[in-house]
Parts: sequence; structure tokens; C-alpha cells
Amino acid sequence: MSLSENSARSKPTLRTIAEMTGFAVTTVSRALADDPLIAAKTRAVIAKAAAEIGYVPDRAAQRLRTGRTNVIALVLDPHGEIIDFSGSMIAGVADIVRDTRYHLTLTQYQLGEDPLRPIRHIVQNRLADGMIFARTEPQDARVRYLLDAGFPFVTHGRTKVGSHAWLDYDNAAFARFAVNRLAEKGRRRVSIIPPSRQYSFAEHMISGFQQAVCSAGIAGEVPQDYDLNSSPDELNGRISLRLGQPDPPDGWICPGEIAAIATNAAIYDAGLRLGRDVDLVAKQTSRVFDLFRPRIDTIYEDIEAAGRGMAHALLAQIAGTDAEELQELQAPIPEF
Amino acid sequence: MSLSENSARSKPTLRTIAEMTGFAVTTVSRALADDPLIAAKTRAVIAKAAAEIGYVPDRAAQRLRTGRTNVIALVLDPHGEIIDFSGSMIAGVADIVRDTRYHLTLTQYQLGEDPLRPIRHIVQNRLADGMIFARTEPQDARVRYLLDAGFPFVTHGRTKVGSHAWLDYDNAAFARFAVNRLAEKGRRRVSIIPPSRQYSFAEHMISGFQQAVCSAGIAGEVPQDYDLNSSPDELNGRISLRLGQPDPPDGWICPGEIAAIATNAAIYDAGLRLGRDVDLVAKQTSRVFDLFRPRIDTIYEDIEAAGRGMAHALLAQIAGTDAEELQELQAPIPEF
DNA sequence: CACGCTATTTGTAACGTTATAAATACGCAA
DNA sequence: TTGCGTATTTATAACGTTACAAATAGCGTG
Repeated sequence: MSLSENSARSKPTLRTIAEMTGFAVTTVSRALADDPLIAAKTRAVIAKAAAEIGYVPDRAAQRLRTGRTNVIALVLDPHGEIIDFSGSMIAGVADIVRDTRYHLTLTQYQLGEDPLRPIRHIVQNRLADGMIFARTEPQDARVRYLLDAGFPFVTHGRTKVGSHAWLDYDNAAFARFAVNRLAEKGRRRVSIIPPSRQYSFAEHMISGFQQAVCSAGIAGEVPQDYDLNSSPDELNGRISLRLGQPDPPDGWICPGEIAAIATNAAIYDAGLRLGRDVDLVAKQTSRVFDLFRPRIDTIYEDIEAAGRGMAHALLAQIAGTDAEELQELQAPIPEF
Repeated sequence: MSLSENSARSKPTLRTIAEMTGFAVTTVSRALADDPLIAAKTRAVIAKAAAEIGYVPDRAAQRLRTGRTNVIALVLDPHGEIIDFSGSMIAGVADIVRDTRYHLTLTQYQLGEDPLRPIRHIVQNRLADGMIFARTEPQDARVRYLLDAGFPFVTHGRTKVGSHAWLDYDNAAFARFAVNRLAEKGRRRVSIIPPSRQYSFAEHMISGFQQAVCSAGIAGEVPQDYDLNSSPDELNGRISLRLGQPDPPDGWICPGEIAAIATNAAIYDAGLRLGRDVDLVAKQTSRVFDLFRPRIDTIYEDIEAAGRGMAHALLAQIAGTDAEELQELQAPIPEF
């Protein structure tokens, strides 16, 4: 019955309100935009009428007229991750966007597809007013393109391409924390599973690692033949192999859940015991390890907060804030 | 430089093509819609011109004129899950939507907010041509509302409210598989961590469980004081408690990653050994357990495939297929 | 060669909004 | 009362598309 009411009277427009109040459509439009040129009293009358009939502006018409889409685009990497990063990031972004006039749209490009393609598409067809994407590379073609185009965006991760808005996790600090924790437990030879070299954050994390092992005075290994992008089985195999070689590491740093699980499996299969023979420090973006047995030392990265931060930054940038002021380094959250 | 080219000439419209080819705007519009009323030769000429200048129709204008949005909405539950379901589902939906004229938008409602609210909002403001949502309840108010409104939608999960398009995982089959697997291993008293009673799938899973323990001739426990919605710590505590009571279960069924990890912790802390003293069968929607040690028996639910299936169904429904024909039960994927 | 029929193309208007420029009302000093 | 400046409101046009009705071209037939 509430339905038949709705379908009976057609969708309210500015004209509806104009007829109700006796003002011109233009006046109604400006009044609802809170234009100070319109008398305060008039604005109040019109606002009341609008609220009464539940007026909501037609997005398509606004978009056609103004060229502004009121949309922000989230460009997702191919769905490769096993414990998925994207879910939390989306939740964070959606959380901020919810209370704004913006809508959130989502594009995911395919494995092997040029990451620039969806971005060019969005810019050329004005499909959004700004965008967010992750996994930057030091010389990121997407960043270069967007800077040239003057299109607002925020990245998860820094680049070496000009100055732009970004939010990054402090992976150098993560590595230092992890190394120190292992050193405190008396470990003398630690190995890190490095991020794939193509990504910006690999450099930060590895240099943090090198620095920390150096000042802790212990041995540090950065393997060359596998990384976080390797398949879980491959990781597991390589680490098993290493554990059988001379002078195996007694401390492992795994900057990802799956890497940690694969490492744990290799340790277990080698007959070693976590906490006795070796230690492991993992980065988790989920809460999988909170009840893991045997206990695993973790450092947390709050991806949902990152999503919220990036959404904030993007909205600020669209509203005119300088991109240089929108650069934020997110501190690791130590646990245990 | 490719940029200055682009910004020099303004965005191509139907008018641009009309001027290029000498036809009227209307003709161009119909030609690009492949209207058979337009001569095949003309259509070819116009299509060529359009491709040449990279014409893409203005979505806002189309939407304003036709009332169709070319958008499908994905309505997400509050971000509670620890290993996140949504990421995979989004990936699946995005995968299908990518090659269509549709865009994907995303709304997430807040914990404690009325789930009907975002849905009503979408319908009343015509923000999308159809929608997808998950976690149905037997008497789902959202389903009832959308059926009344005649708005296309697909749910993840069945309901008892009329007939609509849905895709559901066969949780009864999952429970049977799990029970049988435990029975084959010689377990005589199995317990399941039940889904929260409010959701449709709880009923299916529990009845599958009851049936299977009955025909396997073993004891089955369905606890009343905790469920999949309980916090990991609470789950862990309750299960620890149960393990200390007389006649504890020697087989556990955990229809979710976090529940399985919490159960595993309780088992470990009780000094029991998985595979020797007790067994555990888990449902995983991720791949976390593939390299878990000690090994855990798992049954897989492919959420990404579910996302693809739902997107397909929704597009079909929008295109006119009867909702009754768009009901699909997804079989469990046994592993190990 | 005009007629009528079909095949093809076209002009006009409208979707709901906002930018721009123009108009009106109002108050106050001359 | 007139005139002028300010405060407020309004008419008109346009964004790019498509629905509808109307016009034109082409062609065989009488």
C-alpha cells in the first residue's frame, strides 16, 4: 500500500516543488543548494517542501548538466590474493562514501590486462570524479597518466612519479619491528619473504629489513628465487628446501597471511617446532592468526582504515585540497 | 602528447558523428543501436565513423532520457567477517559485469542499520536496474519489498517469500559430506557449529546434519549457546568448555574459517591432537587451509563462482528471463 | 507520368538539472 | 514623487540522448 502511493504520484522533481511553493524552478534549485542569494525564509520554505515529498535530485540530470558525476571509482587489481585484501579496503572506502553525495563504483581489471586501460577508460569517458587504486610501482604508468590528465586520485602506496596523494603502510617500520622481535627472542639468522620487486613497497620493506638486521648485528637473508607473488605451494617448497640446507634461518618474516601459512607448513614438515627451534613473525591484514596454534607473532595492518583514509583524501582532493597535503604513512600495529 | 590531442578536440557526441557523415543525429542514434529500420549500408558507415573517433555514449544522457541506469547494485552486509566473503563475491560479479554495458556500484549498510534502507533507497531513486544481496532470511523483508516493487534482484540464499531468482550453496549437502567423512574416520559423536538461526541457510545445514548423523548411526550435537556469529574468542571458550565435559565430541564440523581456527585452538589447548584424538572438517571459501598444519579436512565453497552466477542471473532477469528459471543450487566441492 | 506503397531518413520535443543573463521588488535618499 | 542601488527572483538555454511523429526518397504499378 505504501507502494501504490509511491507509484501513483510520479517521482518528485524541482518542478513539483516549484508548483507546491509558487517559486520558479531556478529558485528552487538554488535554494536547495543553499545559495545565500536566495532569501533565508524562501530557502526554509523550499527545504521544508522538499523534505515533505522526499525529493532527491536526479543524478543523471545533474551529471549531464554539470559534467560532475558524483561518483568515485575504485579500481581493483585482479583477484589473486587468497586472503583478500580488497574486501576490507572496499569496506573502508564504502564506509566513508556512504554519508556523502558520492556513489562508489568498482572496476576490476583482468590478470594480464594492461592496468592503464580501465583508468584511461574512466578518465576519457568521465565516469567518475576521482579514483583510488593500489599496488603502485615506483615508475607507475597510471600515476603518470593521471597527473598529466589532471584527474584526482589517491593511491595505496608511494611512487617516484611526481607528487600525488597517497596512503602507504610503513613497511620499513614493519620490517624493523619484525627483525627486532626475532632478535629479542635470540634468533641469529632471519629471512624475509620479500614482496615482488615490481611494487614500490618492496624497496621500503627490504631496506628496513637490511637496516634492522645490521643494527641488531644478526644475519639477514633476502631470497632471490621466490617472493610474495609466488604460489603458496611454490613458497612452501622453496622454504622446505632452504630449511634442509646448511645454516638455515631460525627466524622468518612473512609479510602476508598465505606466506606465513606456507612457511609454517614447511617448518612443521621439517619436524621443527615454532617457538622452540624457529620463530615466525607475520603481517596480517585479517584476524586469522589471532587464534592460530601454535601461536604466531603478528603485526597488524588495518586495511579498512587505509580504505577510509584514502576515501577521505580523495574527497578532500576533489574539494580542492592540495595533493601534497594528502600523503599519509600508516604505522604498523604491533600485537602479542 | 596523446593527451593534448584528446583535450584539444572535445568529447565526441552523436552530433560529431552526424556532422562527419552527413546524417541526422537521430539516424546516427538509431544506427548505433543497430536498428534494422536504418539501411545496412548507413549503419556500416556510421559504425565506422564512431569507431574512428572513439565515440562512447554519454551514460548520464542515456540515463536521463531512457530512465534506465545501466547500473547494477551490489548491497553488502556490514563488514563483520574476518576472512572476507565479500571480496570474492565482488570479484565474481565484477568479472561478469566487465564485458557488458553495465557498471557496478556498491553499497554497504552499517551494523545495526535496517537492511531494508539501502534497498528502498536504490529502488525509490532508480539508482540501478537491478541488485544483488546476500544472507537471506526465511521471511526476508528485502525480498518481499522488491517483489512488491517489481524490481529485478538476485539473492545469495533462498527464502520462503514467494518466488525469485537466487543462487544458494547446498549447505545440506555440505553437512552430509562432512558428517560422512567424520563417520568414515570412525568418529562416533560429532558436533557442528551452527549458522545463526536467523539466516535461511541455517535450517538447510542443520537438517542435513541431523539427517546424516541419523543415517550414519552416530551421535550429533547442535549447540544452542553459540553459533557462527559468535566472536572467535567466545567460540573458542565455549568449545574449550565442551571439550572438558563428559562425552566430548570427537568430530567437529566448522562451516567457516574463523570457526575452524577457533575450534582448532580449543582442541590444541586441551592437549588433544587433530587426526589422532579428534577430527575436524571445515568449510573454506578462501584457500587458507590448503597448507594448514596439522592438516584440516576441508570442503570448499567457491564464492567467486557464486558471484559470477548471480551476476549472470541478474542480467538475464533484466533482459526478461523469468525469475523462476534463475534458481541455482551450487554443489559443495569436496577436497582432500 | 502520376499514384501509392514501402524503405529510409529527419525534425521536434523532452528527460531534470543548472549557468547565465535578465528582470523585478524593495528600501532609501534626493 | 522620482531615481537609484541592492536584494531577490525569474526566463531562457543548454548538457547528449532517444521517442515520436512526420517527411522524404525510391520504386513498381496502373
